[in-house]
Amino acid sequence: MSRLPMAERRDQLVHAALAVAIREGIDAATVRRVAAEAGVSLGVVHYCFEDKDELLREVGKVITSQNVERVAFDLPATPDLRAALGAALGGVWDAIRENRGAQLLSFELTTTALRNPELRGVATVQLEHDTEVSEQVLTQAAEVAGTRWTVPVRELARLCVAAINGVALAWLVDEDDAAARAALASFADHIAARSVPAEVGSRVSAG
Amino acid sequence: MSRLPMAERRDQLVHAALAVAIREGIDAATVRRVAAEAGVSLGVVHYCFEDKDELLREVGKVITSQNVERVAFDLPATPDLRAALGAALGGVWDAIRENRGAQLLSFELTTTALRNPELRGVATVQLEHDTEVSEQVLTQAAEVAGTRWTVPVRELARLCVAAINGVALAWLVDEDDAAARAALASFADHIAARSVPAEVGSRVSAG
DNA sequence: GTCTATAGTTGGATAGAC
DNA sequence: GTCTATCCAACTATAGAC
Repeated sequence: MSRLPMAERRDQLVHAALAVAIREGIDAATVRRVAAEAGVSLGVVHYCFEDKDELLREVGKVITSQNVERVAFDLPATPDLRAALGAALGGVWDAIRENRGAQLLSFELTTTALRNPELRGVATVQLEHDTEVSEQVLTQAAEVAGTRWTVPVRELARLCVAAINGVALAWLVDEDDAAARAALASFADHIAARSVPAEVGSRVSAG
Repeated sequence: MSRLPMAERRDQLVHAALAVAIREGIDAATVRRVAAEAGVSLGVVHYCFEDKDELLREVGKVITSQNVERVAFDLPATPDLRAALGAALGGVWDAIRENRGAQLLSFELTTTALRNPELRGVATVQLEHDTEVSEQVLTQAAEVAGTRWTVPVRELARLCVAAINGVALAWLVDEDDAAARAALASFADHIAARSVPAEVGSRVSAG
């Protein structure tokens, strides 16, 4: 249609690819279907992207950043650490629940990336990003609650990511929302138990 | 080649499909590649299976039953529940570690099944099977340790499955074995904490 | 920058000889 | 039961007109 600058055209195509992939799976996101979704011809996609893998790499970036944005840092400023974690995980869960296709696509992208060297980075970046965000949330929650973690925050962040992914995968299969929430709440307890009240004074004041 | 009865031929083809899929991913397991792997011609596969989906359904069954067999119930007969769970998870983890391709294929099968109504059952059965086995192991461990679970075993089994899947997915991406083991050990603590000594007397003997 | 047309592969499925 | 030959659909990618 209209003549757009390359950057905008790429953005449009990436979002078209994302829409198709969320709706019908990553295998359905062919160059042809993406072109059709965006309302452009096949040649345009090949003009804007080196090849299909480059397009998928961009889709991976968008999915990853959306995962991060969804957490939205609406962490309640409560001194009750368990409540704060529960609320944070609840927020994450609501986002997953309302974006089933995106969550499934996220897993599809990971497995695809693990088989395709050209896409390997997509899986790595996604995991790293998720872990990083979890770490920030955990750190922030501890600060607000006046506690400190008894094991490295990084390890706890990994636990959170694994728990969320594991619960999400099961939920995609059995659609048991109540069980998913219960599982996340249980994991939240586990994480919260790895904290103790922070020493509010200086390090040498204990006695 | 030789003229095999249908059942054996099917078995041979399913295992050929499994080999290809483990090695190169589910998308590589085309009817043609499977036929080549088994050393038969294209027509034979179509003669033995209704269509590709039926072949993949059989692959799903085999993968699922292998997951179960791998646990092997080598649960140590120790009264230390935490140690028993740690050993069980350790065993599961060794199996996953030594079968990276199979673990990845397991996830690929799940996502594929979630997009394809013809394969939907593969995902359901796999999750159900895993949960069932976890439940049996947890029950058995509690018996040996002389404890009882304070929450429904079914819920704990779901936690185990989610934890294992989440940890396995992360490991497939970052290959950090030590972190994976640490995460599983942490989750084992969490599960073990959901137990209390069983009342050895009758139900009415409590004071 | 966008389009049509087409080359070149690959895949699922079937027909029919043996 | 097994094979070869073939059909047809869909895909990635490119060439070249506009």
